[in-house]
Amino acid sequence: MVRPVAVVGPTATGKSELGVWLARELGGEVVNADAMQLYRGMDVGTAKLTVAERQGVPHHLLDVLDVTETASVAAYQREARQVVERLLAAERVPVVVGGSGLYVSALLDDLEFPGTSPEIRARLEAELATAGASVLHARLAGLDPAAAAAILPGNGRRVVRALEVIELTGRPFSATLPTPGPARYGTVLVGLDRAVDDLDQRIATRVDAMFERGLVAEVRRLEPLGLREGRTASRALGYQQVLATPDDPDTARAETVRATRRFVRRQRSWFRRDGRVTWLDAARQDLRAAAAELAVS
RNA sequence: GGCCAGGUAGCUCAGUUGGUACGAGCGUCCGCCUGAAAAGCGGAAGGUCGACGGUUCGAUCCCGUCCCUGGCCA
Repeated sequence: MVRPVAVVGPTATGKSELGVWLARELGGEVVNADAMQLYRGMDVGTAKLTVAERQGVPHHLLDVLDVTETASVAAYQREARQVVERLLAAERVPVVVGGSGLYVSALLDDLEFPGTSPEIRARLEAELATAGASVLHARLAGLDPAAAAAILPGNGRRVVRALEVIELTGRPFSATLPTPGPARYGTVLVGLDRAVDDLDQRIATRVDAMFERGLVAEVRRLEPLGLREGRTASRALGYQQVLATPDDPDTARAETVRATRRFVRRQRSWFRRDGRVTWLDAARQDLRAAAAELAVS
């Protein structure tokens, strides 16, 4: 009986490398759960493993979007579940690797995304731009008090989405995440983390390396393909900063380090509350063995 | 050595014409998160206002001395 293992946790802890090792060890394949590694051509800045580093292990849901396409959790959920189910049917261990908490949750929890409508969305977003978030929030309070109570008035993005769902489905918007039950497919969740100073150091080193390996050139290559206009791709750490100050790599690099640390904090607070995760210090010597043991336990 | 500018939150800096520092941005810590999630949103902590002395009912703000930093001159 094969079951998946998910390697989660903050960025720059070493999830990808561990994922490859686990896949080889367990006879599995990697399923990406990282929103930005979905993009074709975004390699250096997303710290995507090179083909050589993948050591022959098949990686799924990597390089599946153009930078102009908007990433979507719902689409990810459909595709990732398909991949996982196909692997399970073939008795291959799905090794889910990634730091996008909502994506992992969409794959492993019972989240249902109620659809979307570009027209409604566009209209609400236009309204958000002119009227402001609090006006929309007030309307939400009338239509769906529970959602309004859960969504802070300043959070225009979520208010818009809530109103979109209500208009589209005629039903209230679930504004709170379900408390995680047993993970789908019996997935084992392994969390990787490191001491704050250690991780800060790794982030600084890694960002430096990205710039040395040509992150700026990568952005220049992607720009004519529409990176700047890409709704999600243009926001990726590193890319966002280079786009902001194309002629000032030093500033872009410093900003990227800063933003990455902020991101790590959000990732920690996301995964921290998931009681299913067994945490491992990525710096421990027997990390691989410990992870493998969890995976087969 | 002389002249000038400056020493206020961890950092960069506002500000107070003498009466409990409205401080801001960044950083730090904490929380939220259902079709943009490497996104989006919220909360908290943190200052003997360079040191000492003087004037004053009262000084971060006035006066003096000293220390430190930067610049200019010698």
